Amino acid sequence: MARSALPAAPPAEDDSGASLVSFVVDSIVDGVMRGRYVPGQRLIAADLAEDYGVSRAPVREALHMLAGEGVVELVANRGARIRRLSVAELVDFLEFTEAICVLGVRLATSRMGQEEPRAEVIRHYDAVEEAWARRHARDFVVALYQYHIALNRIGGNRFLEFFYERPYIRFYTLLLADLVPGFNWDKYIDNYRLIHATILSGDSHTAVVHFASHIRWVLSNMRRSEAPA
Amino acid sequence: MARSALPAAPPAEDDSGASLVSFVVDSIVDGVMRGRYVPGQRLIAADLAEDYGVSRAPVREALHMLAGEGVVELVANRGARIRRLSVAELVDFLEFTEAICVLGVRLATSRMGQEEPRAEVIRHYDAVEEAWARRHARDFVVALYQYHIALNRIGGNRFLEFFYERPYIRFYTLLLADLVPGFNWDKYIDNYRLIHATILSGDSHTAVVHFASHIRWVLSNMRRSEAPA
DNA sequence: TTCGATGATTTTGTATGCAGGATTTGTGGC
DNA sequence: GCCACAAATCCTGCATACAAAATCATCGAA
Repeated sequence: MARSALPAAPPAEDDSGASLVSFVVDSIVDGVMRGRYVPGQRLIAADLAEDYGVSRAPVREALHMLAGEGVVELVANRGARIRRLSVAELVDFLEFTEAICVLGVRLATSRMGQEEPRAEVIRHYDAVEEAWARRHARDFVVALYQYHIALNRIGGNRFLEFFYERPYIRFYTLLLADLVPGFNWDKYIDNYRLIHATILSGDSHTAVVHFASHIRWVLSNMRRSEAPA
Repeated sequence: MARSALPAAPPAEDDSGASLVSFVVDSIVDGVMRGRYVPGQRLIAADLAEDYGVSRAPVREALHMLAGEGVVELVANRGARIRRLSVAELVDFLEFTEAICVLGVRLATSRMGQEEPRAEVIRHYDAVEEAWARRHARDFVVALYQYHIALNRIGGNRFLEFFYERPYIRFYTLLLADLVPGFNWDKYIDNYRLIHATILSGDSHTAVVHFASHIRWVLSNMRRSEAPA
């Protein structure tokens, strides 16, 4: 599958109102998402400051914010690097998100009787299929992420929505995409077709069962691939 | 129930190795936990800097880290305040943590055959009963929090452990304690006695059912108390 | 009195300087 | 050639300076 890697956005001209810190945070997150910054990569404040045309102060504040988010790890007197996760940690993360997404799936499914939520879910799912048709791994994972975002928003639990949109969730989700090279993606999308259909049917219980079953299948594949690596 | 409110720790003398940023972060989190800083309270960088005997730079970095954690909210050109959550948001949060803790309960219960995990769970539960006996709301909630921390650690999912120890989880959990004044705490502890016994029995499924049932009871009480407020 | 304008004060946001701990580079011994 | 060690460099962490924005206080008019 293909992979995009564009340069980050320009240093911004006159977006007064937004602070430099948030600009730098967004830029770094964007860089991570685009693969410009990879896990374990060291982030040198002075370099970032020059790259983004700001001083080191807002860069340091941005790095601390991202450290709070869990995207960056800070070591005393050794600065910042993009957080690196082992396969084992990603397995744990996936097991964790299963619990989260199950809640989202359950809440959203119970609202499929209403017109607008239903249309929104369908719209987001179409984007998943579209990315799948293009065989673009990153876009596919991002579209699936957006699909779950939509489910969570529709579900109506604000904390769930807040949590799932945090950068480190996006980041870890993306890392999952780069994992398990020989993965059976055909079965993956088939699972989601079933899940999506069940969600639309409004049957919360079955939707959760299908979703949990899918995650368990992914987990078993990841655990298998863990041993050789 | 009683409530503690001690001043924060002294500005530290020679704890070289730990950065001032982490000192300030810990101090603020500690202040939140002790009730020195309350939700909505404005945090003025210069004041904090003076209080803790440091300059504004590490304070600002600490505030950004806490903003990333979700303990503090930053508004452009208006600085930082302790994040304030509505009852509705706390309801959502509790519904969310149910999903998380269910995972922890399930994983930990399946390890109750082993000696050390079992002893640790019992030890942490004893602390819960001890705080209950003292009728100290905050200590009680903190002990319950520590109990769940132990369950999560024993469960073996590192991400779950990592997540549940984040300051904002501690913070929101504490906010729950201040909620619902006329709460039926007797039923609350009774529920936990049952949950704890079931966890020790090693029956994952029943433990999860009891725990979920407890949370649903809490949620229904919170939702009821929501209307008048 | 109440409202709004205006200036003083506070506070934030950013840049910069510098000491000290890492890291790298260079050098000599084995 | 390879490792130990020392010097040079780099980088971080913290303090400080200053401009711009927000807040507050004062005052005058409706």
